[in-house]
Amino acid sequence: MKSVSPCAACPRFGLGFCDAVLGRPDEFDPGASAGWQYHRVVAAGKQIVAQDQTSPDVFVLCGGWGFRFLQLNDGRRQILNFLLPGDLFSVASVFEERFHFSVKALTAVQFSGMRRSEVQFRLAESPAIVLALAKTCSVEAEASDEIIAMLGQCSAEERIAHLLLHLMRRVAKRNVIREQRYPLPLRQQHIADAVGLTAVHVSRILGSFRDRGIVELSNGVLKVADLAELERIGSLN
Amino acid sequence: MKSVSPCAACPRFGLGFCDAVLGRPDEFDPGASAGWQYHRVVAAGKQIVAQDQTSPDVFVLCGGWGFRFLQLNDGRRQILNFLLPGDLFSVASVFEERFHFSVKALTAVQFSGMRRSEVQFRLAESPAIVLALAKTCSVEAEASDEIIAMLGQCSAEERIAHLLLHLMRRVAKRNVIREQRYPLPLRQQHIADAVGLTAVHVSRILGSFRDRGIVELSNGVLKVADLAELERIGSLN
DNA sequence: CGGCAGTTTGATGTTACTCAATTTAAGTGG
DNA sequence: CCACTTAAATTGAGTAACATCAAACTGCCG
Repeated sequence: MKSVSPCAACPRFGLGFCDAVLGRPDEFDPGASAGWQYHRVVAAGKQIVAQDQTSPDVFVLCGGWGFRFLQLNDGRRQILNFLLPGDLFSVASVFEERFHFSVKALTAVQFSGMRRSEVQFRLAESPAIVLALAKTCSVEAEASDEIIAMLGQCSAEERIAHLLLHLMRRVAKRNVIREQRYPLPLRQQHIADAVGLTAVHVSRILGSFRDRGIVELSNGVLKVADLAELERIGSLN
Repeated sequence: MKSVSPCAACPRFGLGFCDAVLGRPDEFDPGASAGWQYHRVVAAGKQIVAQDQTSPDVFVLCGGWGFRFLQLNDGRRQILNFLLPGDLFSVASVFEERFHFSVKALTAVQFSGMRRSEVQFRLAESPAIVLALAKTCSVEAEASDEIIAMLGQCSAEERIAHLLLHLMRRVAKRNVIREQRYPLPLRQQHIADAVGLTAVHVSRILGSFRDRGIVELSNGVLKVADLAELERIGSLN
C-alpha cells in the first residue's frame, strides 16, 4: 500500500455515507481533512482487511471493485457482497473497531480511511450524516436479507440472475450504461463464491444464459440481451 | 390483538435496545411512557408484521418467540432469524417506516410498540442509546454474514448444527439452563425454512444427531448430549 | 512461441428433494 | 379418561440438482 495525493484524486458520487461526512464535492476542502483522512491504492487481488483485525479507521471504497468475505476453517470462502466506489466497507465498522470479515481488491482499488473518532464526532454533530448512515444501514440489511432468501430458497439459475441484477442496479447508479453493457470485472469463481456454487456449475449456467440469449459475460463486461427474462428468473417477487 | 397493562407485565433483560430506551427496570416509570409506548399480545401462528407494510412504531419482542421472514412469489419462505424477548424486530426499522420483511408469532407472543419519533428523539439525546443501537446493528450484521456463509458453503448437518448453537447461545443469555436442556419451541418446518432445507431432510438429520448421541429435539426442548461434537460440526472456524 | 489462468465440456458421484405411506404426538369433545 | 381428529415427525424409494474429477480448449501476456 502506498499513499496518494488527497481527495482530489478520489471521484465522489453524491451518494452514500462518504459524501455525507465530507460534504458535497464542490464544497470540499482537501486540506481540512489532512489529519484524519488518508487514501491508499492497492493492486488487484490484494487483501485490504483481514478477519478479526482491528483498526482505528473507517474505510470507504473510492475506486475499483472489492469484495467482503468470510473464510471458513477448511478454506471455503463466502463472498458477502461486492464493494463499489462510494461504499462503506460496512456500517458496523463505524462503531466496531474489530472487523468480523475480510476484504480483498477485485480490481486495482483506491480506498480511503477516516479516523473512527472523527467520524463519530461528526455523526454526533450532524443529523444529515446520521441520516445517511441510517439509510446505508437499512439498505445493507435489506440486501443481506435478500441474499439469505436467495441462498436458502433459490436454484442456481435464480441465484446467479439475482446477483447479476443486483450488481447491474448498483453499477447503473455510478456509470452511464450504453447499449445494456455493464462493466462487471468478476471471474466466474467470484460469482461461485458469492452464490454458493462451484465455478464449474456457474460456467454451465452462464453458458445456458448465453445460448438462450439472456445475458453474456466476458472480458469483464456483461451484455444484457433479454432483461425481462433475466428479471423473470432472478426476482424474488 | 388486544392491549394489556403497561410495562410491568413485560419482563426486561438488562440487555439490548429496549432497555436502553426505557431505562433500567428499577428506574422505569410505567406512567411516563403511556403516550408513546403500548403492549400487545398475539396468539401463536399469528402474523404481526407484513412485508411492505408501514408503521409509525418501532417494535420490540417482550415475551415468547417470533420469527422474521421473506415470502417469495411462489410461496417459498425464508426465515431470516428468530426473535427472542428483548429483540428489536430490526435495527433498520428504527429509521425506516417501511418493513421489507414479515414477522410471525412462533409461540404466544407479547410485544411492544414505541413511537419511532419518540425513539429517535431519545436517540438524539442519549449517547447510551446510540451505543446500544450501534451494538445491536453490528451484532445483527455479523449474524447475517454468518448465515450467508452457512447457507452458501455448508452442508445440511453444518447448517442445522450452526442454527442450534446460535439459538442455544441466545437462549442461554435469557434463561438459566439446567442439565443442558434448552427451550426451543420450533417445528422442524421452521428449522427447514431457516436453513434452506426441506422438513423431511431436517427430520433425517435430527434423527441422525439423535442416533449419534449429539442432540435430541422434542416437545420444544433441545437436550444437548455432546456439545463438543455439535460445535465441531456447526462452527464456522 | 510457451506458459498460465480462466473457461468449457463430459462422465460420474453425492446430496438433498419429491412423493407417498406410516407412525407418533397433540389436541378435542363426549 | 378415552375414542376421534388432526398436525407433526419418521421412513423408504426414486429422482433432480449440483459437486467432483479430469481433460481439452481459449485468450492473454511475457
